[in-house]
Amino acid sequence: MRVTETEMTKALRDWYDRYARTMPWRTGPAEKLAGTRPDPYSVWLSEVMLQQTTVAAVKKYHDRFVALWPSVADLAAAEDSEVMAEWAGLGYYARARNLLKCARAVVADHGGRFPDTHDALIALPGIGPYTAAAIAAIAFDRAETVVDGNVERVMSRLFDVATPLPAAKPELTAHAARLTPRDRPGDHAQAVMDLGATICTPRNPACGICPLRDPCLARQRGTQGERPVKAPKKAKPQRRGYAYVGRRADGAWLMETRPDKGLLGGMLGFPGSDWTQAPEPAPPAPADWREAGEAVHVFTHFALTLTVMVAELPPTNPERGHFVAAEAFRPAALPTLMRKVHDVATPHLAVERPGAAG
DNA sequence: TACACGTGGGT
DNA sequence: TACCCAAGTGT
Repeated sequence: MRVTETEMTKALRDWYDRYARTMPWRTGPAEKLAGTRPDPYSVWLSEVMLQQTTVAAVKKYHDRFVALWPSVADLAAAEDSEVMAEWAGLGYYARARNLLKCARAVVADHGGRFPDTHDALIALPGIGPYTAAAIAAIAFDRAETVVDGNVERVMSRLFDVATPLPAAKPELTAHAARLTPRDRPGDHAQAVMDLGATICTPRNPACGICPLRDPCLARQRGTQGERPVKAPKKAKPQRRGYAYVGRRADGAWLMETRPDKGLLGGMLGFPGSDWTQAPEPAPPAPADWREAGEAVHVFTHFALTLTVMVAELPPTNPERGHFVAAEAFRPAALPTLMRKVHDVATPHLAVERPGAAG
């Protein structure tokens, strides 16, 4: 018995109606029944945060952003540094810079309302093919085909596609497009992604309880563990460098706002070397610098070990960076690498906390 | 097309 | 432990 595309789509939708995950940016059953669409601002925020990022990590950040900035106009009016500080720890900081650009473009060019078409959405900063389709489908219920890593995996198994990614992408997109219904395309998009996240997982997929187990070609052929096929990864180079953590007698920290381009762009950090060959660089201020330890961190494409130098600094202006008052300094506003540097340095710094007795 | 771009959790 | 991976985008 052949299972048609329409039947696959229906099986998936029925499954989603029973097992859809609850998310802060999704509407609940009662709102859905009343025909309420999700807030495009909330959907956009979640989709940008979800780019290469787990749902568990995103929930906290999404809710915090919505609480601080309830509308796209509020976000557009925010200080860059505040938004970057709130994004700290989530990674891929270009997303935060583009988030602000996008918010300001929505206010300046679209009257503060998100456009509801794929073409208008993809023209905005930080919105690519996936996110444009996702917002159009989820927020505006347009019949767009959403293709993320989940969809690629589900399609590669459902149709047993042996072509390696990323070359297989057009083929997988075509399969996904044929399954996209005119009715409730937003729910369909989220259904495929939920299926990929909870049933059709990368390892040990739960084929026994999958709504698509009958038509799934990989399941029939036993190849589900080999799908999708991916290009081999490259080895990670090891890099080294230095970071300088200096404090003034009043507790102020010597910090540097990193340039917008490049790694950790736009984020607050400690001055240091570039992370290439790493001869010990000139310190950012003259002082009695001493070694406190090492901070180890692994990025997507290289591993980094920073030698952490510490010193108490004179009140004179530094050659690099600027002082951040102790009261304004929050380790949580730093990218994770810099928070590790901070944690290595702190026990070695003999600066009294402002206001501390003695 | 290929690479730069973060981070934390799972196995 | 070491590797894999997550609702990708920009260049």
